[in-house]
Parts: sequence; C-alpha cells; structure tokens
Amino acid sequence: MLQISVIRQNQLEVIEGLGKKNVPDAAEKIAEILQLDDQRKQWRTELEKLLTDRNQFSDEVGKRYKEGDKEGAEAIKVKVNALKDKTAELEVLLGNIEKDLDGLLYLIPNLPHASVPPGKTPDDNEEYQSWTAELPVLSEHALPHWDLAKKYNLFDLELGVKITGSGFPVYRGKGAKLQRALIQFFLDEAVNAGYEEIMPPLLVNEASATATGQLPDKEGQMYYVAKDDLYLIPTAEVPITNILRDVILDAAKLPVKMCGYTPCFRREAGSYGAHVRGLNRVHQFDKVEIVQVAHPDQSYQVFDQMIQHVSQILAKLELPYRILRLCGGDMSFASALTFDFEVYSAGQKRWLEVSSVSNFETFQSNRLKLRFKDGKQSRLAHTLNGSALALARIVAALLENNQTAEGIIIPKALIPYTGFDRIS
RNA sequence: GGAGAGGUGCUCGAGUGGUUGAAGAGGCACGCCUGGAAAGCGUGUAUACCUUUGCGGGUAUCGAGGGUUCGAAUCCCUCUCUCUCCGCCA
Repeated sequence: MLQISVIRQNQLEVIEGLGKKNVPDAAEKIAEILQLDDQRKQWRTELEKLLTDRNQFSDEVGKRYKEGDKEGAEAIKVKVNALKDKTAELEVLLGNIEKDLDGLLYLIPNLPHASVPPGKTPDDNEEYQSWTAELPVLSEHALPHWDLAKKYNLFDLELGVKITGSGFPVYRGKGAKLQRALIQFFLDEAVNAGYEEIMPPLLVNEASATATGQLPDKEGQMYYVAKDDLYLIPTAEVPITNILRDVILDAAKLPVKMCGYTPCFRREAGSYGAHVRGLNRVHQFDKVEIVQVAHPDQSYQVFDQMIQHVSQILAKLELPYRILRLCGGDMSFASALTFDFEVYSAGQKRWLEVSSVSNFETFQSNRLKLRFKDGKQSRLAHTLNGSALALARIVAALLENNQTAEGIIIPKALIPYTGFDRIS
C-alpha cells in the first residue's frame, strides 16, 4: 500500500496518478484518508500524554511503598484509576480509526510510473516493442492447439473435467514431457542469470497473501482452503516475495534475485468462449517466476534486465513476440509499471499473453515491511517480478506455430530437455 | 491426533510483579593503542509511531491476542510456533 507520508507530501501527484488508474473519486478518497490520519495523530498524542502520566504515577506508587508511605501510595492509585478510563476510551477510538484508515489504504492501488499511458482497456496498451519480422503463416489445414493435442495425445481437458473440473488439463505422454522440459529450461535460464532457485510452499497464509497485494483486492481469484485458512497460490510471486517479509537487508546484498517454479491456481470465474479454449485460460498452469528486490535508485535498470531476460528466452524458443506497456486501466492493483509479453499463436491467429513483468516500487515492500539499511536509516526496497515464463500459452503457441505435415517441430534450444526433436 | 517442555535483542543467555528496552557473554562498527596485526582498553550497536525547526522528549513492542494489577518479560486465559516421546503416515 501507499505510505501516508508520501500521500501527504504529494497530494496532487497522488490524485493525478490514481486518476490514471481510473480510481473514481480519488481526490475525495485522499482527503478522507488525510483527515482520518490527522484525527489519528491527535488522539495518539493525547493518549501518549496520558500514558506518560500513568507510568510516572505508577513509579511513584512503587517508591511510596518502599518508603512506607502507604497512604500516599493509595492516593496516587486513585488518580491512576481515573486516568485509566480516559486511556481506555482513547484506545478504542484509536483502534477503530487505525482500522478504518488501513481499510481505506488497502483499497488504494499503486501509483503508475510517469511513462504509463492513460487508458481503460487492453486496447489502450502501448506497443513498446513490436514484431518486425514476418509472422508465421500456416497452411489451410493448420489446427489450433486443442485439436493438435487430440491428434498427438498431448493433453486432455475432458479428462481434467472428470477428475477435477473444467480448466484443469491432464498432460500426457510427450505433452507431459514437454511441460517438464519447458520448466527445466526456464529454471536453467533463470539460474544462469543469477537467480537463486526457490521451491516454495503452494499454499500461503493470509498475512502472505495480503503482503503481496492479492488480499483484499483479488480475494475472489484465489482458491481458499477454509478449514486451515490457507490460500492456493495464484503465482510463485506470493511465497517467494514473502521470504523477505519483515526483513531488513544489508544494502550491499541488493539486488536479491530469486526464481521458482510452481503450479499456479486461479479461479478466473465467468469466462467462456473461443478465446478461452484449450490452454488459453486454465485454472491450473505451470510457471517459472523471477523476483528481484532492488535499491530504489536501480529498480528501473533491474526492470530492463528482466525484460531482456524474458526476451532472450522467447528468442531461444523461436517464438514471435511483442512487448506491451500496459495502460493505467489494464495494470494490476499493486504495480507501478508493467510490460506484458505476447506471443503469436498462428493456429488461432492471435497474440497470447505469456509474461508480465512489473515494478511495484515500494507498494509491496510497505506491506511486507521489506527494508534495507541505507547508512543508519532503513528504507523500503523496491520489489519486481516477472513470469519467465508461464507455460500453458507457450505450449499453445509452440504447438500451433511449429506444426508441419511431419509433426510438431521442437525448437533447438529445447531438444536437450525434451529428448525428442518432433512430436509425430 | 495424545502427553510433556519451551518461545527474551544480530547470536547465546540471565531475569517469577516496581528506574529492566531488558544483566552478562559473543558478534559487529567506530575510536585509542600498534610499524602492521592480534591482544588490550573505551564507545556504540532494535523497530514502529507521536512530538520537536533542531538537540531532544515520549509511547508501544521480551511468539500473538486478551485479562488481573497503581504497575507485567514476570501472574491468569486463548491462540500459535518449536523441541522431545507416543500414534498415524509418503
């Protein structure tokens, strides 16, 4: 969440930024927050004064007893008891106002970076890097990946329905091997780029989901295990970033680079139709995530690095891709800047989102209490993450783009991982 | 799941109601000493918030939350986590 001190010092910029993210009534909301905060401060000051008195009186009681002045002590006790009513009252008021204030702050999204274009829908996203070479053109007999899957027995969605429900693919044979190969390939790429590999829990508690911003904003998107009060992770970002919750890092340790493979679980309620067919949108998919924690002065350099990293992987997979700079309306709640990667899926003649790289600046670290020592001072670090990469749609594009009369050709870079060079 | 023992600062560890935000030791930082180093000596070494132009002052925090009390790291309750033994188990 945003820091109150930042909101206070930059009211106009904050309101303007929230406007770009299409937050309705931003000015009113900020005014309300600041007003609550003023009240909070006033009550806190009052309370602390009373507590100071109470502490002093209590010390005095102890001294009187030691000196044998029992009557004096009793007299002071009466005074303290009078104070206690007032402090109890103020404590309730303060507790409530702090809760209200937090509630409001949790609903305020991060401010967009200056370079973020205005806009409301994906149509307003800006093409940051387009695909200049020719797009693959397939023969008339080319199939979408869901038909290829049937033809070569690679994954089975109906079977997933039987076992679990819609949106839970069952990969099999070479389809399963291809999944494993991609995961391994992506992990190797990340580790070679200096990321520490993490294998985290797939369920997280409420504190973790809140710290990275999924709660309360995206509560309905996560699978929830009520009996144990745990959430299935929608991305490895959640457990991995939370490794550093409540941590104060040595500045020399920045940037911290971590990566991890996990399945991702998303409820994605209420979507039907051709554009979500096959692997285009599923409830469970595999993804390798890269996470960095950076010094605020360097986080945009780190961001560029991450963009390069993802670009390289796509190039090695020989997939046509483009990079979009998301507009204010299409960005996630917690992000300050997001670039999406889309690959071209020739069987469907569509661009599919396969990666999203974001800089959250201090939005997550404020909730996480993730700081670093800048001399004697501790400051909030910047957090960034990106998919490198999400599998399901990569698989869709690979199958479709590489289909030939002789089968599906595996890109060279992947062959060492799959152990086969074509699916036929 | 059952029984027991515990959770104190960067680490170890003392502390069962009153100048204890916390002894002592270690680590670390800085200074003195030294040709340099070690040893030795000295100083410093949590976080958040409120207040103050600043120096500073204050409040809270000894797993978490509540209670008792003039006063709680210390007493009581609930929760949680760790360890040991038993049970179950990939």
